Amino acid sequence: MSIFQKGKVDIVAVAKAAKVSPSTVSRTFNHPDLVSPATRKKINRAVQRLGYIRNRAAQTMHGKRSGTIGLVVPTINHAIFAEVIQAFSDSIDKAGFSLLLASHGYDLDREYAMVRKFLEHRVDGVALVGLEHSEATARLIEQQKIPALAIWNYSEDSILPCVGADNGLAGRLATEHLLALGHRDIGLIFPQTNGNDRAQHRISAVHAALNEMGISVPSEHESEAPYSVSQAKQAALTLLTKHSRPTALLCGNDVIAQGALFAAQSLGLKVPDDLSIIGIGDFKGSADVEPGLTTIRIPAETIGKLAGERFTDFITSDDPKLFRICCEVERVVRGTTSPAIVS
Amino acid sequence: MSIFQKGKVDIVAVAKAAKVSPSTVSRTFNHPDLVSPATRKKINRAVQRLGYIRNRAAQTMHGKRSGTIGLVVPTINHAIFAEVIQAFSDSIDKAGFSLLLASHGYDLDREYAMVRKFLEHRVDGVALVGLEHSEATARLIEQQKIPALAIWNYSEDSILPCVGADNGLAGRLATEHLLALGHRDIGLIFPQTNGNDRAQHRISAVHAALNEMGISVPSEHESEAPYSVSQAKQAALTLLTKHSRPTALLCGNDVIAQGALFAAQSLGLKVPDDLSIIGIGDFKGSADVEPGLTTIRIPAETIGKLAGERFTDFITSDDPKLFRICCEVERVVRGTTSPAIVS
DNA sequence: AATAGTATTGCAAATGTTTTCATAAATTCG
DNA sequence: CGAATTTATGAAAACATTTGCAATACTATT
Repeated sequence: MSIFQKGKVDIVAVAKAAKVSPSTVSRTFNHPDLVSPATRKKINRAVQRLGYIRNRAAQTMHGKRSGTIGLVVPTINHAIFAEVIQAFSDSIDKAGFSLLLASHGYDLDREYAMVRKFLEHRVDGVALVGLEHSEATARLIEQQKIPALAIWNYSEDSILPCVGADNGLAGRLATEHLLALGHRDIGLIFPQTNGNDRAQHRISAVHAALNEMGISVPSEHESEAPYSVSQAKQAALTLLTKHSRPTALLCGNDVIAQGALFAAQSLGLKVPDDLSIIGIGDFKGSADVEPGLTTIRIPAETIGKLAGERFTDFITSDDPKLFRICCEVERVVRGTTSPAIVS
Repeated sequence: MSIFQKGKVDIVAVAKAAKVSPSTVSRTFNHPDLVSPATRKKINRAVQRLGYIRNRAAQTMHGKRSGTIGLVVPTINHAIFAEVIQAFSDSIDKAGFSLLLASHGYDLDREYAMVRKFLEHRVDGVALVGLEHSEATARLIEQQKIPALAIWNYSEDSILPCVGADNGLAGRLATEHLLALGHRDIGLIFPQTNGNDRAQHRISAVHAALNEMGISVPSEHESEAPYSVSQAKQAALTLLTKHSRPTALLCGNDVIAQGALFAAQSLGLKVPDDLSIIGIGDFKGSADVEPGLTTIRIPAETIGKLAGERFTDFITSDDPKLFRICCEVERVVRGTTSPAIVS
């Protein structure tokens, strides 16, 4: 009983209780095969009795891994990333790691600060979203030789290992789908590309694909909205009430597309008859709106899961090999797109 | 230069570079006022030059706080919790803490495992969702004397400090709203209440309120669906295609309500004319669907923010006082409810 | 039965900090 | 100007582990 009051249950308390040396207790945890079954049992009983919990801080000080991985995302509160975080978390948990999570709100200076903070905690690796980061962040990672991973984007020449999708391709596929349906007057709603290379890649690809067809988007049909249903709805509302209306809307992601869909509905427009809408992402819920959202699927869950698996492998390997994984994007045709009416 | 190769930049390397003792370096960080501006400058320059980053693992070993707080949620991938996580994360970040995050998928045994894992990392506190936890978890918290917090639920006699809302009240308000509109034939779609005391409180309150009016829900108008738009849509679809249809649907939360809304729309039912729908939660996006979802607002962001603030105060205080904070729920009337047609 | 080998355990050093105590230097005051 | 403070710094112990090395006990071999 008296042992409990102390609250100081450490490895030597366990050793004392089991009448062995601290070394042996430590070994029972780290190299069970080196200690005889009999003493192991004694020790486990003592551990049980005292409610001992291993101290990873002390372990970490010995150059052992801390067992944590830091993940820095632009924002948590978003279908987009929530799904990746969940999958990543589950995946690294399976490998025995814990997740340190932080968000930076699309501010790359804050991203730097978060990475630094994680470094103080001696994370075994940092995962970042996207391939665009501040000079300082890159230097920090380089200098500290901390395993780092880029999630969400794929690039064949990325410096960091990466697990993601080709956002440019996603943009192109979306465009081609609308073009194939005969749309020539296409409106665009995208977020700011500042500090968001995913959006950047998508929109450049869209413009490229459009250019190839000799189509350019009048500036009044191009609008900016953050990843927020309500704000996107607003943006769509103003875009759709201009004198000339596009026949289709290509949206930076599914959240924006949903906003656009609701805007159209509240204006009494029939989707897809009066207006086609396509998104990018295929978030949870995109299949369920009425009508179902046509979109380019980016497999968030797969990306998160794979990222977790490969990254923990990378970290625990004694000869880590840079890897780059490209997850396929895929066109998902549902109810929000239909052929353009020939005029 | 040669210093960099080593990779071992610790406090004594800094001390050497600045030609002072390690103690002084440590003091520059922890009690800057105790060291002369001149040496402070020298040390900071050395820190800069060597790229030194403090080692919290070593600090933690000294009984200093680890600077981490563990948050265990049922699931991350959910409007419901993503918002709380975001606010909580931002809030504790402001106080200098980092977030360790894990999810258990509504499995209280996994919750226990996660708390244990966090304890190994010597978190300064654990925050859990809800007030219902396994015996083992309660014992662990009690035994290890780790500051713990219950988020999302409020109860005036909770053992743990809590920051949340009165879920029972939310259920009652939703019910009363429908009753006031004249609805007597009310359908219910709720998630399993197993390991989910939020849902449990809500549905009992709903039944209580209904009973007071002498109304009971026929079992064919009561359905179970998880917090998933698509699965809720399915459930609503089958519920709404029975011979007799309720005039209103009361849903366990907004995700379910959205599913129900889409189900109604895909059946060609006019909401709210043919069917009223009310949710609970008021998640991001609930305002933006067409028509806007009537719901009982549970202020997730406020809860997360307040929880973070109060919990970090609690942890850093030298005389922590148990606290219980009840955040107001509020009826938000939008477009999915209207008076029942008098028959 | 002596030797060599193997399995099990303990000792002590090391890990990167913080902090108490002691010491030295600088400042104030009569 | 010397004593009394005050300020600035360093030495060393402490924190909770892990691990290389040494010691012991046991087993197998000849």
